Amino acid sequence: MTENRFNHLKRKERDERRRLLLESARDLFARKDFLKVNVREISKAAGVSVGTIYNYYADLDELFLDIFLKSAEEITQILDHENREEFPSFERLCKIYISYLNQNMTFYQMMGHFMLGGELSVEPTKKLNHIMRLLMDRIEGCVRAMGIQKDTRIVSHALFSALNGIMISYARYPGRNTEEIRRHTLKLAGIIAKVFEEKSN
Amino acid sequence: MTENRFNHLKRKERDERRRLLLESARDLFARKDFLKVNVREISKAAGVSVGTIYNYYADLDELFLDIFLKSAEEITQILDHENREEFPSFERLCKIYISYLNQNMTFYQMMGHFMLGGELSVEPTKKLNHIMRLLMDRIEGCVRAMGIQKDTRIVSHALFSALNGIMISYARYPGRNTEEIRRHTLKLAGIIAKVFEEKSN
Amino acid sequence: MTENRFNHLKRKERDERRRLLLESARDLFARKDFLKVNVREISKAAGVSVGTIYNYYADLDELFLDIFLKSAEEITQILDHENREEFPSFERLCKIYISYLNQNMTFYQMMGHFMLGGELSVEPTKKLNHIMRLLMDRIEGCVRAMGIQKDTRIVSHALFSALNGIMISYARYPGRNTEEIRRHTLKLAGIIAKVFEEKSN
Amino acid sequence: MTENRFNHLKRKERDERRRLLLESARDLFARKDFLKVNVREISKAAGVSVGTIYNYYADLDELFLDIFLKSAEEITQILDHENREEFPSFERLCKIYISYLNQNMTFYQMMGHFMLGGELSVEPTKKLNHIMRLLMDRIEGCVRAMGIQKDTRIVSHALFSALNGIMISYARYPGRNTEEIRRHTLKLAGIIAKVFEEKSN
DNA sequence: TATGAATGAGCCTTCATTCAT
DNA sequence: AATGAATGAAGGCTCATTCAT
Repeated sequence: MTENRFNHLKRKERDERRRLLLESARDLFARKDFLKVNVREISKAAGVSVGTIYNYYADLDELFLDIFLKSAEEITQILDHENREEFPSFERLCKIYISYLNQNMTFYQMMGHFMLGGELSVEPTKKLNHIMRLLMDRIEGCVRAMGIQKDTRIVSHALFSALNGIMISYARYPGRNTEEIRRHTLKLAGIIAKVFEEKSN
Repeated sequence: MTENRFNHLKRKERDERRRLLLESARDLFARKDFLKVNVREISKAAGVSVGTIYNYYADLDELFLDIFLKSAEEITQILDHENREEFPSFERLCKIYISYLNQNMTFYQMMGHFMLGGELSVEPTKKLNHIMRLLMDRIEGCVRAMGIQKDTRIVSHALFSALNGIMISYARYPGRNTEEIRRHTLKLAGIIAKVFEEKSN
Repeated sequence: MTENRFNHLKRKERDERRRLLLESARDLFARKDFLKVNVREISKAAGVSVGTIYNYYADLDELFLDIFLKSAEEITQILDHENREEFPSFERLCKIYISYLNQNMTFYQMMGHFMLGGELSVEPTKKLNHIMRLLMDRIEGCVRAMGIQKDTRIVSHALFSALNGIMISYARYPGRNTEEIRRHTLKLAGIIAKVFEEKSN
Repeated sequence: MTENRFNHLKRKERDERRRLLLESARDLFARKDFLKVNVREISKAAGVSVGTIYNYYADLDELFLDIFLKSAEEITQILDHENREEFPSFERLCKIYISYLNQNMTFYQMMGHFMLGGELSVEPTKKLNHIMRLLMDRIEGCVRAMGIQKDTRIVSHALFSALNGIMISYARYPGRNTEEIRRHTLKLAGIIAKVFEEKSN
């Protein structure tokens, strides 16, 4: 019993330290392309030693995944907040999502990393699937709220895909600055929203 | 005159050798994630020495870009062939594109590489923009043929984005095999096609 | 306070390890032309891994420079020791310097490396200038002690140059063995000493 | 007989082509540090193919040596020209030599290359020794003309060494520009001249 | 003789991960 | 649990030299 409590406390502490680590890394990645960052920089940003990172994460990919999951969770929460009274329109949903992505390069960069090259093992895959399902639930909520009744899950996938595609296709369009990219991607988000809306009528 | 012809021949030979190199690399990348391949493997696959690679490409990124451009060109040609008599429907366009991507992971992997992390210099950027414009022209052709009259260019961007997004979001969905992925991505392509079609009515 | 002391200790340890690395490299260079040695050999000679070298030096040139500086310092100390009671005669100064150079090929080899081809950045250049000034101070001391009163600094430069020139001109005279070279260079040192002495009268 | 003449002609032609090669390389090295130049650049500068270089020189070091010898010969000729009526003073000799070196970095750079690291084989060594002896003869001429009667050969060596040393010690003094270096090295040359002159009185 | 594409050993450097303290 | 020095495989790239044409 005592030991359980003790363990419980220890786990809480551990989770808290892990969270701190995660947040420092996120801050760092907001300033610097995560693929060009190395462990030493991460540890320095977190104010801990390199070894400590490995006390909390088996390897860097696990940390990356955690950051990705954190972002997915964050978006989910943002959508939940929007949903409080009624589901947002596609227009609003798309703009919220694309705005978030414009401010969090890391999210779609990591999506790229895991989807295009990463090889997750079983446990991480489960976590990933779980969180993605939660996010998809919110999107599906909107889809339903928009009056679509058939194939709502797969339509949600399509909508989600389309939005991600905007970023991968135009987030770094050579020759455009951050503001121009924001505007262009939001415009595209608007179009995606509109075509999905028209379907629902 | 003579010299011109001679140079012309030499350049043709060189282009031909470059093409052979390119094709070997493409074949290799069809079997193995291009980010996990190193120069030595590429040279072995091409049956040349490491140094030879650098006789044709300044660095690996230049080779990668060339492969990407080649694929973009190939898709453009496929669409041109389709267009011969009349422009394909969205349905057909989307399925052709997604089918191609399913058979050429490298294309969207490299799109990810260049869009999410790459830093192209001026000349490569120009080549990239040029070829993408050609591809976009074909898509815009379909968009117009479908009866959309306003904002055809940006709608084309949106359609293109949406399709790319399908791959980045689901091409490696953990736990699914190649065939399942093909089916799922084609399904999503179908939905994208439909929502864009409905817009055009 | 505690942390200061701790840091102090750690820095001392680090300095000590750096010194060990330096000494192994010097030993190696005594046996083998430093330009024909590669990192792996250096690391092997030091009994550490390649990576460790880069924990202490940003690149090989930094290590080379450190070795050069170390030698300059050593000569300075030898001269200081000589100066204890009175400044050595030119004869003695020249012979000491040339003897040292005969036993430390690396010193003038590196002088050649940095002076004829190297491109030092700001910080290294400062360190180099500082140590050379210290060495020159000793030479100038002798120059003054020999009764020369005017232009002592530039005369010191001339003397220093002349001695270095002996080595670059005859240290590897083809067809002569180590002993013959030692004797010849010392003889030349004697002449340089004599002509500078005569000036001082 | 005929063949002899033919061979003779061919040899002359060959020598002429070799000379052309040599001159292009010298021009190139006047603009760019010879240690940072590669064969391709040399061949391009000469307007021939890489392979052609190897038709005239067994390896690059042979070419380098030839350039060095050429410079030594040139200096010898300059001194001969000066000597036409009477031997130049030390002052003049030293300034001529240092001026030449200031305008021909390559000469002392290559001296450094061969003396500090190079490993010449027998034949090249002979050529090197021969040309250096010719140069030394001129210097010795001056030494004698200045009234020195004993040890004239070794005094010449010492003088020669001292001058070379000026360049290796100060030719690239960090933070000084070309003109400052020219002035400083000439000043040092003046001092060397003076101390040797005083000896001769 | 001239060519220049091909060669491939060899180089320096990086960096995720480990492990003794 | 925290540390951070040590590790060493791995990687991209260079370039003098060769040799088939």
